[in-house]
Amino acid sequence: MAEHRYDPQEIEPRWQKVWADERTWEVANERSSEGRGDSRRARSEIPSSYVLEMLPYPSGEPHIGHLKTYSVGDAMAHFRRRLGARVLHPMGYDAFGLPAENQAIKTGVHPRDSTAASIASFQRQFRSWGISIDWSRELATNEPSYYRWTQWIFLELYRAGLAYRKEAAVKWCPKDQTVLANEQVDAEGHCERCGAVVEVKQLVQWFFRITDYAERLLGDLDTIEWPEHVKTMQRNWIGRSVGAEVTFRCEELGVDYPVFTTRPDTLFGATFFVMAPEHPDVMRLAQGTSNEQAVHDYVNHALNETNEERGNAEKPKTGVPLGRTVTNPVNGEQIPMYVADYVLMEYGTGAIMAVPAHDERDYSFARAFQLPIRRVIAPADPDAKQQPGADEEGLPYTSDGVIAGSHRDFDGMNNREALAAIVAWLDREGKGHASVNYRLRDWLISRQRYWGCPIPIIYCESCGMVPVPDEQLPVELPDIEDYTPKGRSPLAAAEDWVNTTCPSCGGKARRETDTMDTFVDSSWYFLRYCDASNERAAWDPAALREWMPVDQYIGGVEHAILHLMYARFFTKALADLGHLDFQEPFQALFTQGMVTKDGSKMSKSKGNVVSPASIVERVGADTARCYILFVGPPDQDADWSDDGVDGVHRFLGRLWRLAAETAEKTGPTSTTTDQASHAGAEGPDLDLLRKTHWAIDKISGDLRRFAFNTAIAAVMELLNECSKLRDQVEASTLSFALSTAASLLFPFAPHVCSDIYELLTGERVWEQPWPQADEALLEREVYELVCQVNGKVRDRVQASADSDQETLKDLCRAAPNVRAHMDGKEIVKEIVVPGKLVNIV
RNA sequence: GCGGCGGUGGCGGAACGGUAGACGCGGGGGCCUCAAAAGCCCCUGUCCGAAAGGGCGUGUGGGUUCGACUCCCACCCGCCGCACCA
Repeated sequence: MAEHRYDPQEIEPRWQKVWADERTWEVANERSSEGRGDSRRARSEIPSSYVLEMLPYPSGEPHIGHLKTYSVGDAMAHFRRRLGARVLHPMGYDAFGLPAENQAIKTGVHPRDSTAASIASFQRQFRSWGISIDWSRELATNEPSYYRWTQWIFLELYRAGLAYRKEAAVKWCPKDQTVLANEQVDAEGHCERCGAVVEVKQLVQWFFRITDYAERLLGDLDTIEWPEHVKTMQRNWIGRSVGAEVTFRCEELGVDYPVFTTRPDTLFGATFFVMAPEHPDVMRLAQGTSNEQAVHDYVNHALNETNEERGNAEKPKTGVPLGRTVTNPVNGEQIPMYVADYVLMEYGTGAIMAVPAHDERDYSFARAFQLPIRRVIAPADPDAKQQPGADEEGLPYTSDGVIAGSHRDFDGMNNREALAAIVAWLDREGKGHASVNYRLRDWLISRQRYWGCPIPIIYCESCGMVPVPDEQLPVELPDIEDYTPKGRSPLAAAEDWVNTTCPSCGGKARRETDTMDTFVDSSWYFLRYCDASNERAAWDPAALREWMPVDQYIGGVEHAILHLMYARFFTKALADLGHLDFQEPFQALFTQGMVTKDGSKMSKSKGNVVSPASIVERVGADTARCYILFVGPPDQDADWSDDGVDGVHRFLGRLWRLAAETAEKTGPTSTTTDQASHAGAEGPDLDLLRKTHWAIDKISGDLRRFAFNTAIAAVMELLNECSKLRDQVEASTLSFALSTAASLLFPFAPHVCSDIYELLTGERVWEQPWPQADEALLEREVYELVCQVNGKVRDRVQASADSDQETLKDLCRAAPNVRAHMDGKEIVKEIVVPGKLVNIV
């Protein structure tokens, strides 16, 4: 017998060439066009399916996390194809962004060139991994043919009032010299990209009005199949609070100050009023009072604090009286006004009513400043145990209870009922109304950087702000020499580019020099894939109808808030503008876990980086892909182990060798004849057939629930059975079992499985429908009956599948070890689970 | 503090309320070989026992059930998100 050696270095490029030459994974948009597969079925009857992994950010070489994402996505894409769907599975690059630009500043290589080099590396590796990509739809967000439409979308939002410019206190990274979105600043006030401490600056910036969509972004989470923890993160981020807006009037200045509160039921307990240091009226209020200087100093101090210092809830409360009072609308009381940094300008109205008896923060402020504390809610159960941290009077008391000492209309009511009654009263009196508040802020998209999509706006001396007309798009990014940030966009130095004429009056004008946040680019790329080469429009609505929404989206949890929220916002906004007819971009989401090494994140500084290229070179892409899916559930973190990789490599080698040896005996045997030829099988042949159909059934179910690890384990079991019975079964039975194993493993190890399938059957596995389990072979006529006494397994006996319950009971009672444990005791009850067990009590 | 997820052998991990530990790694033993590599075969939760067999075992404590890793209640620990959000 010839020597058979599994050689992925020979097998993998050979099949990659077939797929590239034949453009196997391309799908046309027109359903009527000719294609592969079952020609007897009309194209229009074939369901379409859109499987998409988050597009990579091309920086350097792909890392192991990319290998995992695309291994997961490719398995899903292949499985859906084999189930008969036309699958759209495209690829692109999120090619604008800070890292390429920072690299350029360091090395002098133009971001365009370093990005292109990285893209080439990604392309090479994706091919070497054998990922089934429709390359005809490839895109990169830095190409003018793409960002022309990013600019068009910006202008659509602008025209709809969803993109606007305003001066704002913004987060500024002094190192990257750019403004950041709230989402790009971590809890301690560090820049997400470079770690520098972020500063606050007043600048005129572009925003997208995502807050208009807060309610829908929240509500529509119920319509999509996403992991619960991702939905939770989005809910937290949107941060919806229900309450009321109540107006407090400062009589001395004649100004109304609305506040947002979730506890209007405690209004009668308000004993003072606090404004955020950033509140625009703070200085005006203090003006002319004896506190003017103190307020001025305090505000300056507060504004210079870092978020870290200011955000610390443990810190003692500080503040300064404003020397003014406001009127509590429910009882006409004059209460003193303060400025204090525990009140945030970004949330609510930047001012609060303080109810120290029923709010922990107000309580500690009142204690520090000797302010009155007035209880207005009594515990419903006076014996209830006190809240931790409460004083001898049980304050602050933040739970529910009974209204007391408020007003005769409300006293004695449950506070939740009183809440509604008080809001209704405020509304009637014109002093307030029910209100909902969100934590979500508008999306700041301006970046004072070079390597991004230019904002298509022109500032004219006489016409003001003028959008660039659609026919002049794209506003191309000019070539510049120096991209070093200097506090303004590097584009501002490109005088020829900046100076232009007004599209409206033809007069002198200047271009907007900020670029857009890269998250804008990636908020609509999934739409562009549907019609990637359309030069006349961002997409043809018919193309979107065919594919959108994405049926299965795959990516890391790190994008749970930013990218996924922005893409949802774009989809809703574009739908409102009549460009889309669906509300959610990603019907189902799968978030894959991280790949770690020795339990910690891979990083260059730790020197524990496993490069996909070196693994592929050593053991082949099939092994690498199978291992990464076999090591554990793909939605969980997985630790990389070279020993584990070798184990999977041995498995693929055994599978391939046994197949090659078997093919030598049988020659290629078409699968279509198999079912019939195995009809009368018995003995070991029947056992192997049964195991094969068990594997089909098991793996089909596993793939539906993304349990790739157990699916691969089942193929291993099938191979073990093949090895065990290889000399006892007909060669044709073995051939059938092995070709089925290859067919089932194909979504994970496409090259070696194509090879095996061809050796054994002469056919192409990806053109075959997914195998169907034969129900008759899943049932055994004889099985091992588990015999329990008092719920403990005591014996096992052979039972036939058609035995009735009485027979099974008799069998169990007769089992030797059961008799030993019965020991003449009385039988109280017997439970029979046919096909499984008998339990004697 | 609020919310989400998780806790099973030496390790990664399997288990529609029905044989806990599939599959793989690691470990032990054997075959093949002059030897090695590769490959193949057997054993491998733990304790008692020569064996048959038995005791104990899924973070802790209760509960439901003939039967609980699985369901319910209370708690402990770990990871993730949010958090002076009024």
